[in-house]
Amino acid sequence: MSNDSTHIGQLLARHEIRPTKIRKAIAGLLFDGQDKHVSVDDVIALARLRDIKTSVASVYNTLNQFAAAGLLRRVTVDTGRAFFDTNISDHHHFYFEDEERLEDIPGNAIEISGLPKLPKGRRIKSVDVTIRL
Amino acid sequence: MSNDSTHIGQLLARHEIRPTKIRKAIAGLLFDGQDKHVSVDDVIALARLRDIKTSVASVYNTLNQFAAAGLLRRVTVDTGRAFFDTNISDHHHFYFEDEERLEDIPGNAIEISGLPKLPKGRRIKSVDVTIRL
DNA sequence: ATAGCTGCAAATGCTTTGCAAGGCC
DNA sequence: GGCCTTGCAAAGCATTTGCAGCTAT
Repeated sequence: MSNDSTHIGQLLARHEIRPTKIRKAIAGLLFDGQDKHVSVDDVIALARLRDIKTSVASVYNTLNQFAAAGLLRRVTVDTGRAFFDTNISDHHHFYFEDEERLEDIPGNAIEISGLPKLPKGRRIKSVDVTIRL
Repeated sequence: MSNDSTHIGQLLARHEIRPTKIRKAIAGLLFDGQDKHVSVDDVIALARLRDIKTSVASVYNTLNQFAAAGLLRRVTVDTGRAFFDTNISDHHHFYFEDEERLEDIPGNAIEISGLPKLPKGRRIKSVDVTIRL
């Protein structure tokens, strides 16, 4: 059994991200065992709640790095703001337009069949399904 | 058989949009029988090619009105820029990330099954599938 | 005359970038 | 010491808004 900070350290190490203070702090906010969909502002607010001093730029830097490293998944539902999903397994989303909020679609409920032939020399990077409500 | 401008006039009328000069001009650019995925800049460029004098604000206004009226479908694949699809029938998209370009997935190739139960009191506004390449 | 439309410029919101100061091995 | 990181402020984009002048009825 490992405690939180060990767990976070290993997580960053596994993805070859240097475990700096801010990165560990933000990773600690995000990877607490609960799946989350956060915007940059959400992270700033969370950080403030826990008295983590940081800056807008650093939050952007960190989230972008985490996403590039595959630790977070960037979810695009709207121009204007980006969401980051702490659940990186293959799954899809409900998007509540009036609340500008994402929610995972439970389990592997959705099946997609009849994927078309791809244009030559292309391969699928991802299949994103968003159900707008 | 109706000529182009009649056709455009009827299209706007059917969607209860006042057929002003600019709106007819932009509708003429978009609804020429070819399905298109355009950004605001694309429309401005198209307009310039045909010597249609207009402004950024009017293009935004017009595209937003068309989308609100159901004449265009707004497609979100990326934060940063919006695309408008002239094909409003039920269909899905390939997104070529390196070219920032959309393409319709032919026919009704894709089938989605196992749609999950919706949260209480909600109904589906749309189901958007994007295959990123 | 009146109501609505257009287009300029300014404002807004999110995100990125430049860079100086600071922290860590 | 040297390299990476941090955070401030400024810059960068896409989009929206305020508003004065124009247009068409």
